[in-house]
Parts: sequence; structure tokens; C-alpha cells
Amino acid sequence: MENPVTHDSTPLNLKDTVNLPQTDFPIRAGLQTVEPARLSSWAQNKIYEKSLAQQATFTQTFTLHDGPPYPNGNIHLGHALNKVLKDIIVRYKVMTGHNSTYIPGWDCHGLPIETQVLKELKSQGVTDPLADPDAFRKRCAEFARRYVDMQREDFKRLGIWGRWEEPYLTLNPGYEAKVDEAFQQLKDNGLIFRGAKPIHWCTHCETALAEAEIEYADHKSPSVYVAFLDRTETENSGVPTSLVVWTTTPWTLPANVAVAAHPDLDYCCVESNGKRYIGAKALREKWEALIGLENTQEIWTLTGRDLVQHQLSHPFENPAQSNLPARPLILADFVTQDDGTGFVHIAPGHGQDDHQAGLANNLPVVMPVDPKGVFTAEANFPTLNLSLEGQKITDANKTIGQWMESQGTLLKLKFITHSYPHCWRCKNPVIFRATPQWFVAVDKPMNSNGKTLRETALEQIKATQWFPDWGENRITSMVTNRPDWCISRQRIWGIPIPDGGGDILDVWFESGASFKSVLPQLLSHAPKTSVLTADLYLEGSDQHRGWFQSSLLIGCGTQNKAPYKAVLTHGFLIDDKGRKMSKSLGNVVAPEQVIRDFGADVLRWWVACADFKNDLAISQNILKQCADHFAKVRNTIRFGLSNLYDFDPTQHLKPYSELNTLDQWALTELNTLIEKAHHFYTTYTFHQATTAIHEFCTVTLSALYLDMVKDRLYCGTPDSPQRRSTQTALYHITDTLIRLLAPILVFTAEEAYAHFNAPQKPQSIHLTPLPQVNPDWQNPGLQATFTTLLAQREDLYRHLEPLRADKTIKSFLEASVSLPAPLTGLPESEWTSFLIVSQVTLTPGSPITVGKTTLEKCQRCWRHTPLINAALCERCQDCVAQLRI
RNA sequence: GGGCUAUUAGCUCAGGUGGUUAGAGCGCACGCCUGAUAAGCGUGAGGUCCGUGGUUCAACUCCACGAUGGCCCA
Repeated sequence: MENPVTHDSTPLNLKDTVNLPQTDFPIRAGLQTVEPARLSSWAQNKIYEKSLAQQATFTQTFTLHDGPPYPNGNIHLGHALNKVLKDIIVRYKVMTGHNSTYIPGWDCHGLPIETQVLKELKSQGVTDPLADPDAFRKRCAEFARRYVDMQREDFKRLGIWGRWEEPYLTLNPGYEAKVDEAFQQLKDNGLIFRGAKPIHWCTHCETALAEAEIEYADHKSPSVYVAFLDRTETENSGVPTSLVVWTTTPWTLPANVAVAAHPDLDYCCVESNGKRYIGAKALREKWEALIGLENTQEIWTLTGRDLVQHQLSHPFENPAQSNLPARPLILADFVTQDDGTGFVHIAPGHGQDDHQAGLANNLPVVMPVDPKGVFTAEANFPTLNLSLEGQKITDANKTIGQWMESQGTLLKLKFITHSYPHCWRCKNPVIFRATPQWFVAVDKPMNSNGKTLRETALEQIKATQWFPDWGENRITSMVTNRPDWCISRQRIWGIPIPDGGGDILDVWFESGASFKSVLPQLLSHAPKTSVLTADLYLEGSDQHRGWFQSSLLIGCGTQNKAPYKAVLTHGFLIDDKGRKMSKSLGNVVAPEQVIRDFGADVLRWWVACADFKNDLAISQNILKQCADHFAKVRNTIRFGLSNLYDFDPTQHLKPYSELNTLDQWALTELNTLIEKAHHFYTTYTFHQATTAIHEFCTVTLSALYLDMVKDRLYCGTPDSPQRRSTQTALYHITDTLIRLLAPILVFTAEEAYAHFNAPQKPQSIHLTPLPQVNPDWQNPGLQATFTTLLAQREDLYRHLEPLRADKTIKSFLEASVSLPAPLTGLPESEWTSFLIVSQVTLTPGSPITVGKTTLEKCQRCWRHTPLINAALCERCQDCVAQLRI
């Protein structure tokens, strides 16, 4: 091995004279251990409390109001996504001078909690968990609080900042009081009314059931085809004509008030043995065969629309008589020709479609069934001498069938087995049963402003800013079409409706009123009577129907205003094949697993890199790539930190005008990055911010600038103006990168900041402001010059590649090149640095030529350049001499 | 079935008001360096811009229909 020597022949290890980077900031992140330690240190040093104190001095505010999740299990990635997005926004706002305190919340009432608690109690052998409602409620509250605690820890582990010790819980008495207040205000506004609505009902348990409490199972039902005499058609044609109507629930016929047809379907009338029958044309063969018609003749074909308002006889009466009031034929879009006869018997008391159709046609709600499933006196037909009172509906099927047979209106009876809803507790078949409910009227003029709630809500939708903009469309169509809001529930775990007779409030009502108890804490400076409005609500796009809408309705009903100025939505999680996450597909990724494999900062980086307005793909492969991206950024910061180890900004910092051209260019590019980052942060397009930052790190810095200045940093005289110039740029670059990333990479930015040497440094990066564009660094001319120069550099490298391939040169540092570049823009002294070659000749107009240098290699800096002795170039000789003094 | 929405290289994303051979980074292949080293640099190969029609001199960009995925309803 060569023994490097100086001119006086004293052996010297030249490597020791080189200023190599130094830092304790590890190249490997080790987030899994670093992050928990950082969380403790933040807690110990009360960094968040200090931030709140600092925010209290800010003049601007930005209120992001949290939508409350259910505390009914561990958090999943959807929760993580939602909270990380909120955290990025809040932290950006804080770092740009806004008081942006974040108060997280939980939706503690409701069926999801009840369900979990029931499951838990049953698994513990409790046979009738609902026997003691108060004890059950106590269990629900305990359950909710338990999961609030768990989820809170999960969220904190993700680095989410918020008032975790004082969250809002919908079960807090103070919160409940505000919900009551909202109800009272709506009532005073004239919007609360009593109505009826069909709901799932178990006659065995004598209780209302939620959709989630329904299980589908096979069930044997009587399938009957009955005749509704068409009085209108019979009168017109003089021939007895009947509609053929199919049902599998004959017991609902006493509650029949109409028959529905589809407006656009074809219906045909056929004649057989002097009687006529009407049914869907497409199904003609099927129903004719079923009711035993032969050799029929088609009389006519009409659409459903043509038949509207035909007057029909109820099948309980003999077609020759007309003892009962006529039933109208109505139109409904839900009628299909998939099955049956194209006509649907309508009993608004026993079906949701029926109920809607009934409302639309002003039909009465007949509901002659008591909670036990027994007919009431309303099921008696005195004019027909038919009495069903006292019969169980299941037994009545037979009675009804026999009665219709005696009247000649039963066309066919058979039994079928089909999928039918059952009660999840007692496993018995359930029914639809209209029950008294509380509603919020959406089409009634409000006392407050004389407009309806729907009108006011639609106005407020227009006044709100929607990200993405199609959100406005989506919620507009929902609010336009929605029915009155049924806000009562026959459940146990919730807020009782004042005067509501044991009913509780829909949980959407509770959470929709959240702004009333939370915003006053955030808008403390505002007068108490003023309208409460958050700057932003941010949830998944499913909440257009959920929380955004319930909040809007309560806002409009209580203060004539939406409780938000802007609404931002994110998409849902899918795997890398585009399928949704589900247990059955086995593609669920758990946040804790991501944290274990990669760390919270990588998870946050993934969130920030995705275009969250659409659905977000995640998989091990995608996360691996995020980890690589993240590592590149981290390592670039590490390069900066390690080359500033001997830089004291109070002494060495130089003004922009005194910097080398290369360093000026770097700062100008940095300025552009700052500008972009602010733009992307404020428009909630974080993935473009991360792309810009990452590209700055990989291209502008790693591939270009840092490579160009390594010689100066390592081999230049430590205190030379050249080196201090580059360190000045590096100082600003490193500082800026750390801060720009702080809202996203909360742990890594803090760790890097701890290794950053700055005067009067605050205790935490999260107590510092975001960098702003520096007017001194604006230099569009220089950027334009570099665009040209960099293109030439690339061109040159393509020319050099063959030399390296055929081993003429090993590295570009052995190259001597000639370029057609103009002599302006970059000082001649910086050309070798810029190209990282040994010799550059600039001859405008001549082609690019490349070759191997004839100069010797300096043993210290490895450049091929004129040497002043056997080993060293002049610059290196000076350096070494200085070090020997 | 309805409303809203998405579909650009293996991955994550760019592609104002339609206009030359569709871009970036990562990854990959090949090579270099060993003074950012469980790092760094260079070169290169990857795309029927979901499909089919249409408008236009010209469409990834506009229109229609359809496929697939997603959210919310029915």
C-alpha cells in the first residue's frame, strides 16, 4: 500500500486531515424504540402543554372539530388515517401561527356498544343481560370508557397531538345536557313531531330490532296469489277484471291500502272463461300457469302509468259486492318484474317501501297488530262479518287464506322456502311493524326564519367549502331526497328523549350536536350567543350521509347555520389489488402491525404520500416503498447534520450575496420548495408536498448539490470562505427540511432537530414556526441558468458513460471534458465542482469532447489536478500545513 | 337497481382552458465508488394513458355507452 507523504517526509495519514462528516444521528431510524422514548420525553417535558400556552398567544385560530369514533374495539387503519390527516393539518396550522387546539371525542352510546357488551355478557354466561337495564347501562359505560382508554393510547402512539386528557365523550353529563338543549331548540323551532314508522319487530321478545340485530335464515311461508278486482276496468269493459297480486305475508292483507305498479313496465290483460286478469307482461306465462289459466287471449297491453288511480276491491270481499272502500292503484319505482306478477300489495304499516309509497300517495298507515303479534280490533271487517281480533298473525294466515277462498279471490296458494329475517336473540322470524316515533320535520317552515329545514340546509351546503368539490353534489342530493328524520330509538343505551316515553335518541342526533359542547371550548373568545362554526370537519366520505348531515341539520335547526365552514373527506382503505379490506379476504392491515414493522413515522409518511381524496391502497409492498422513501429523506437530513458538526451559525453564517454560486442556487431551489410546500399544505394535497420534498432530497440535493460540494466540505480548509459558504447553505437546507417535515414526521423531525446546532433553539421542533419564503433567496435568473447547465451536464454524462464502460476511466473524476457552454452564469472556478470532473474546457459552439486526464491524482482529495509535490495539490498542501501548526 | 367517485409504467404520483416521440421519483437491470457506507453516484429498460364508439385537422385530455373497484342508498 502506498504510503502518503508530505514534502518533509513525515508520515501522515491523509484521511485524518479530511473533514469527514460527524454525527450521532443514526443512519438507521430504529423508530420502534425511538418513538416510545420520544413520547415519554415529550410528556415529561410537557411539550404539548407548552405548545398550548404558545398557541394561546396567537391571534389567528383554526378549529378542526373531531368526529367521534365508536369506542368498541381497537383502532384500525381507517382511524389511523383519519387522525393522522387531522394531526398534519392541526400541526401545520400551529406552525403557521394559528391557535389550533384539537379536542378528540368519542361516540359512546349506541348499538355498536350495546352489541359488544351483550356479546361480552353472554360469553360470561349471563342469560338475560337486559333484565336489569340500569346494570346494563353501567356495563355499557364501563365498556365505552375502557375502549376510550385503549384507543387513546393507540392514537397517542401515532404521535397525534390533542387534549387527550380532556376529550369529549357523548356520555358526559355536560355533553348530554347540550344534546337535550339541541332537542329543545328544535322543538321550540317547531320541528319535532310524533309520527309512525315501520321497523323490525320481534313479537317473541316484544322489542324493536336494529338492522344489525337481524339474521337471515330460510323460512317456510305461504305464497299466495290473490285477485284485486279492478273496479275501474270492470266498469269500462263490462267484464269482471282482476289484478293478480302476489304476497308471502297474507297476514299483512288486513293492513292493505293500495296496490303498486311500476310506471314503465308493460302490463297485459288476458281473458279466460269470461273473466279477465292483469299482470306483468314479461311474467305472463308464469302467473297464468300458476293460477291455472288456459287458452287465454290477450285483450290489451298498457304500462303501469296507464293504470294509475284505477279503483280496486280488497281481496277479502266478494268481487260481486263493494262493501269496502276502494284501494287505489299507485306507482312505485321499487316494483320489479324479477318475480311475482309485477304488482305489489301495499301495507304502509308493515314495510319500509310500503311506508314510503304510502307517504308519497297520502295513504293511511293501518297497523292492526299488537306488540305480541296478535291482531287488534282494527283487523275486524264488520261489513264482511270477518273478525280477526285476538288471532296470532302466524295462525291468521290460514284463516285469511280460507276466507279469500270462500270469496273466490284466492287464485293460488302454495308454500315456499325463502330467506327471511330472524331475531338474532330468539331466532324467531321478525315482522315489520309501524310504531310511534319522534321525527324532525324537514319540510315544515321553521319558527326561526320561516324557511324549512331542508331549504336552510341546502343553502348552507352552498355556503360551505367542500374538498373535493364533488362532496357538495353528493350531500346536496342526499339532503334533497331525504325523508323526515326519525330520531327515536327503542333501545337502552343512549340519551333518553325528553318526554319520549322510554325512547332514546338516535346516536346520529347525539354526535350531530357535538359542535354545541365542543366549539365553545375552542372559540372561547366568541360571545356565547354567537353562531358556532368550526373551520373544518374531516372524515371519511361515508359521512356525507352520516355526521356531516346530522351536524348540518342540527346546526340549521338550532342556529340557521351549518356548524362548519369547510368539509374535507378522505377515501377508504383498499389493498394493492384494489379490493376493500375485510376479514374474509384476509387483507386487513393492523396499525399496530405497521408500527411494529416500520414505525409510526412511516405510517404517517404513507398517509401523507397518498392522494387521500380517493381510496388509499396499502400493503406490505407499498409500506416497504414508503419506508425506502422515508429513509432517503432521513438520510439526506443526516448528511446535512453531519457536515455541520463544526459549524457555528453565530460566527460562520454568511449572507446570500457572499455565497458561492452553487450554494446560492441551492438556497434558491430551497426557496421554491418552501413555496410549494406551503401551497400543498394549505390545499390539503399532502402527497404533492411529500413528492416535492422527496424529489428535492433525491435530485436537487443527493444527486446534484451534495455530490458537487463534497470536495469543499471534506477537503477544503475548515474555515475557508468556500467551505463556510457551503455550510451556510447546508444549515438553511437542513433546518428547513426538518421544519417542513415536522407536521408529518413528528418523531424523526424532533430527533433530527435534537442533533441540529442552532442558537437559542426552542425545546422542541414542534414549538417552532414553519419556514417562510425568503425574499433574499429569490433568483429566477440563476434557476433558469441552471436549467440549461444541468441539461448539458446530463448530456455530458451520456458521453462519459462509454469511457467508463470500456475502462478508459474508472470514475468521472478521471475525465477531462470540453463543453460548448457559454462562459456566463457559473464562474469558471465552479465548473469542475459542478460536473465533478477534473478538467473542463469551455468552447462555445464546439461539440462535447471527452477523454482521460493526463494530470496526476492528489492523494488527499483524489482530484486530478496540478500537484505541487509528489502527493498533493496546492489546496490540500495548504490544508495539511494548517493542520500541522 | 339508484346517487357520488375512481381507473396514466411493477409502486406512489404529475399531466391549466384538447396540439410535436405521455413525465417524475421509487423499484428493477447493468456499471461505478468505498471519505453520506445496512449509505452514495451514473446509464438504461419499462406505458394499447380501463375498453368501445363518437366529436375534431388533432383526445390521456371533450361526449356517449360499457367494464372493474370504492362509498352511500334501495
